[in-house]
Amino acid sequence: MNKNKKKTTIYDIAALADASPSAVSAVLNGTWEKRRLSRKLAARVMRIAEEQGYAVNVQASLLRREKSNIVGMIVPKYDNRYFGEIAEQFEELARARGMFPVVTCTQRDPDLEFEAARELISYQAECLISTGATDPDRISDFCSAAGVQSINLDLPGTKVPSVISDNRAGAYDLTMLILDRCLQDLGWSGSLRFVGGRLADHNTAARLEGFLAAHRDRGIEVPDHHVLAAGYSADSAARVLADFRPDGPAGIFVNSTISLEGVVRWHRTLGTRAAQVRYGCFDWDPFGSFLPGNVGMVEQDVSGMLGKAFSFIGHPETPGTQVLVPCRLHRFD
Amino acid sequence: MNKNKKKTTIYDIAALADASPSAVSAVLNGTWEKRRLSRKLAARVMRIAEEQGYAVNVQASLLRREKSNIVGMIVPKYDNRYFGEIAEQFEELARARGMFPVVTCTQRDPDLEFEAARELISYQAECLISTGATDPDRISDFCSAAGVQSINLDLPGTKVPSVISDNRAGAYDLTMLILDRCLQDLGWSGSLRFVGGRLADHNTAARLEGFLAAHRDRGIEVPDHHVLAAGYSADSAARVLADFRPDGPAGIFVNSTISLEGVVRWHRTLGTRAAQVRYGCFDWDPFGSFLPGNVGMVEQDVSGMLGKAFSFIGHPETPGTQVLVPCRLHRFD
DNA sequence: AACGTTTGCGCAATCGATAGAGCAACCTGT
DNA sequence: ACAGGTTGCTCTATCGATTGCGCAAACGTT
Repeated sequence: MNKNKKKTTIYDIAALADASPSAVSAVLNGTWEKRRLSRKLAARVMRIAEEQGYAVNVQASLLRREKSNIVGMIVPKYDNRYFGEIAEQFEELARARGMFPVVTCTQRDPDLEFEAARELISYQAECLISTGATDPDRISDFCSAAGVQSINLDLPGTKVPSVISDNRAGAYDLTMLILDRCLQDLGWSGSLRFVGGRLADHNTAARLEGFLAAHRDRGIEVPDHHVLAAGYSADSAARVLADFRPDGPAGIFVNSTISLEGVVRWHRTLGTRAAQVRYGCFDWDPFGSFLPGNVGMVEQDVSGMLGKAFSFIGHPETPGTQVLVPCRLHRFD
Repeated sequence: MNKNKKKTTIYDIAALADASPSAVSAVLNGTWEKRRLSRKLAARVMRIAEEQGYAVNVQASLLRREKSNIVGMIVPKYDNRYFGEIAEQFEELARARGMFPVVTCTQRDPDLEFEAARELISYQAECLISTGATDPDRISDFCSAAGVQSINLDLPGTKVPSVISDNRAGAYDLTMLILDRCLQDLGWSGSLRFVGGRLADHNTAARLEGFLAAHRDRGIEVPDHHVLAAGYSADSAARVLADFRPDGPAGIFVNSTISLEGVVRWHRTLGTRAAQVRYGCFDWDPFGSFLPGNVGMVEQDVSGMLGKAFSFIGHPETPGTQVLVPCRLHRFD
């Protein structure tokens, strides 16, 4: 209770319990029955450990052991529901499997991503899940050099298994929904605008594919200037729309909740013209359904993706495997 | 590059570099100049380490060292901006100070909180920041028994320093804003309703105090049935409002963004009567400003709080210290 | 040439927990 | 009473990195 400087070790407890350190170790890690220690000794040791506020030194324990049970995850940001949910569920799933989850946030900075991966490996993580990494292959290379399994989530790599949303299908469905609602609510049919993201990103590219395919299937041509993927930030979304003042019906496909902020900001500046605009967003936020003009959002299946990812742990798959997890479309109004 | 099973250790590198393990260790942890190793040896070792994809074994390193530089944090959830920002900034600040941040999410479960604290201590965390812990004192007790510093964030405890928002002042200001807007927009003055949270919680209690004080200063009496703190969830907020169908002006103080969801849901069911309702929310969300009827939100000063918390690290303060950090009021429209 | 100093590096103990191997004491059956 | 088995525990090497100490070679000085 009253140790002030050093922490209690099994040696301290051994002295107090009049037993050997190895006995204490066996009691405290639960192998004492296997090692045929008496229930009496075990009880005594456990009582003393409790009294002394003992906590095992994982450093020492892991050094000796073979398995660490640590699973690492890197996420870019905690600033939206999607990554927040990923982190939270990751921890839950890991614990449920008796593993120790360590999540670290890398601010979308490629170097920080790499450093974080190295740190997690230094901590003997047995598996590393890279979420939304800007350069997943660099991380997988390092992991495989260190003999650590790695898995990509949300963004695909080429070297290790990747679990990602079916962005194309989700975008296709969302585009169809917006087109439908434009027709239904506004009696109008025409090419939507695609706002937000970067075309170089895999996810944006896949979503644009779905967007274009839906238009094609409806026999609508998409003019080049309707693809406005100049970045993810709210500001850049607001900027690309700034001089678009529709004098008739219009529809917008928004590529992320961050961009959605910018779109809604723009939308509010339209005054009465706003009623002639319909939009939908790829990504989900609980406040989305309250935004006027928003006809639907695509929610990525976080549990589904993580479940898949966890199923890979300990079962190395063929390098390039790509698992697509379907999204869920929320329709509003 | 091609180790398949075991990880490279300083012994492997020592063999390859024709040097001793201690030399390799010194080179790789940067103390080689202090130990007067030649630049040539250092370069050779570093090259080989690079080639082999070496990553230090933190377990072994920390076991031998005195300081771990690990700072732990427990947060209840990642499901809103507030905790997400806390986690993110915590990591940033820790890294900026050369520490290794480990954040873990405890689902508002008191037992999980305690287990997580024990785990972090097992990992030799030098300091533990408990955010929004349901039972902070239990954690501080365990930490002090283990000789680990602990600090409370967001919710105060009695045993260790606590850094919390000035909930009372923030709520006072927000209440004043809503009252003002009711008068200004609706020409109405009267008692607002307080929706969401639990009165037993410190934060809710402090906010209710501010809420009541503002009414008192305006000479408005608050009837008991206007305090509707039946929980944080969106559903419970919607439920307590379900049979409130205002036939005149009304104002609502919402106690969290989670409750806000319920309030907005209710608000939309009002149809044309909705125009007669004004509300404001303690807590911030970027979509808040787009919600019709929302006159303002209180943003807690995450950087300020974390800055304070970090300033305590390594400088044990008088046990009960409570630091109040002012909030920022966002006004909409 | 003899001696002190600097340079460059290795030896070996150590951190705390774990696990294989081993050793007394006790029990059981004959 | 003694072989063979069981019970209950301890001894000791080990995991990988760190660090105080020490030692030999090279260098400088007079």
